[in-house]
Amino acid sequence: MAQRNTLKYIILGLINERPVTGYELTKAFDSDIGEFWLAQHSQIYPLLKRMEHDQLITHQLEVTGEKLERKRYAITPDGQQELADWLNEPVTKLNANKDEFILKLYFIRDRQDGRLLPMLTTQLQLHQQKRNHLQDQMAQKFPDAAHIEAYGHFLILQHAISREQDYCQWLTNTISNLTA
Amino acid sequence: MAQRNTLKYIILGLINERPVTGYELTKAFDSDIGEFWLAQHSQIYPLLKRMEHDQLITHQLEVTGEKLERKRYAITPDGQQELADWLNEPVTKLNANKDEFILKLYFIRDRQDGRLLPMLTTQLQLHQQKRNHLQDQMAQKFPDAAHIEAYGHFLILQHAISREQDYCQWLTNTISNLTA
DNA sequence: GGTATCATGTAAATGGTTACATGATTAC
DNA sequence: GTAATCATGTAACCATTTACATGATACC
Repeated sequence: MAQRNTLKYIILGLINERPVTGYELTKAFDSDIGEFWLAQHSQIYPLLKRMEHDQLITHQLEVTGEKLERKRYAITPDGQQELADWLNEPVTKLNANKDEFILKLYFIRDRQDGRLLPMLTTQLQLHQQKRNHLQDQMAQKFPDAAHIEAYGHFLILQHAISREQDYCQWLTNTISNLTA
Repeated sequence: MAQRNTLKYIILGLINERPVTGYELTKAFDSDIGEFWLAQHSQIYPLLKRMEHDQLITHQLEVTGEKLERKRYAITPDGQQELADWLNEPVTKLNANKDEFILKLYFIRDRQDGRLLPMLTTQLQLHQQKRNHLQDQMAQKFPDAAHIEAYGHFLILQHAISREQDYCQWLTNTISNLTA
C-alpha cells in the first residue's frame, strides 16, 4: 500500500455535480478547490482513464467545430457509492499543513536577524493578496447571503478567508512587535 | 526535474543547531516542526546517506553500551552554504494547504444534510485537542516571555496556536449557526 | 523475564511535479 | 495571421507512505 488517493474522491465529487471534461477538472484547481488541493492535467488525464477502467465513471465524446474532441465524464452508480463511502468515513486525524515560509522562520533563532523583517513583509503581501482574492470570490459567488445553494462551498470559502485574515493579523502583529 | 526536496533543508537546519542522529531527526517530526512538515524514518535515513555523499553533512559513530551504534551527523561548510541559500531565497508563492475535512465539506451542498453536524463536531474536537497541545508546548518551551532564545520557533508556535484558535472559532460559529 | 524505547536500515508501491508533445478553435 | 485558449495526452523523475526487517538497551 502507499498513499491514499484523495484526488480520486475530489474528481468523483466534481463529476457528481455535473458531467465534466478533463480540461474543466483541471480548471477547477485554479480556483475554489485549489485552495485546499492542487493537481495538474498530467495527473488528471491518466487518473480519469484508470477510474473509467474501474467503472467509477464513463465518458461520451463531444465534438466542437470540425475536429476538436473532448470527453465528457459522468459518474456511475459504483462511483456514487465510492464517493458516499468517502464522505461518510470520518476524518480522524489532521495532517501537517506544509508551509515553506514557516519552516524557514523556524530556523531564524535571533530576533535581531536581518532576514526576519523582509521575510515577514513579503509574506504579508502574499497573504493580503490571497485574502483579497478570496473576498472577491465570496462577493461574486455568494452575493445573496440569504440564498445559499452550495452550502459546503460557502463554508470553505468563509473558512479560507478567516484563515488568511488570521495569518495577516499574526504577520502584522509580529512586524510591529519587531519594529517597535 | 520533479519536486523540490524541502526535507533536505529541514534536516540541514536541524543539524546546523547541533549534531544529531537519524533517530533524533525522526523524533523532531513528532512535535515542533511536525506541525508544518512530516517525515518518516524510512525517508530520513536514505536521505542522510545521500546528503553525506553530496558532502553536505558528515557523521561520527557513537557506541552506547556494548554494541549499539548510532551515527551523529554534523553539518559541513557546503551544507551551511546550502542552508543559507535556501533561507535567503524568498518564498514567492503559497501552496495549497491540504485538508481532507474541508474537501469533504465542499461536496455537501445542502445545509440540511445530516452528515454536516457530526462532521463539524468531530472536527472541532480534533482541533481543540491540537490547540490545547500547542498551548501546553508553548507554556513548556517558552515559560519566560521576556527571554526568548529560539525566536523563530516561538513565532511559529504562536502562529500555530492562533491558526487552531481561528479554526475552532469558525467551527463553533458554523455549528451554532446550524443548530439555531 | 518482558515491555517500551533506542537505533538503523531496505523494499514496494503510489502520489505528484515538471517537461515534452501535438493539434484545433476563437478572437483580435 | 497570430496569439490566447481549448483540449488531451505521455515520459521522466522524485517525494512520500506503508510495510518488512533486525537487533540492542533500559526499566520495571
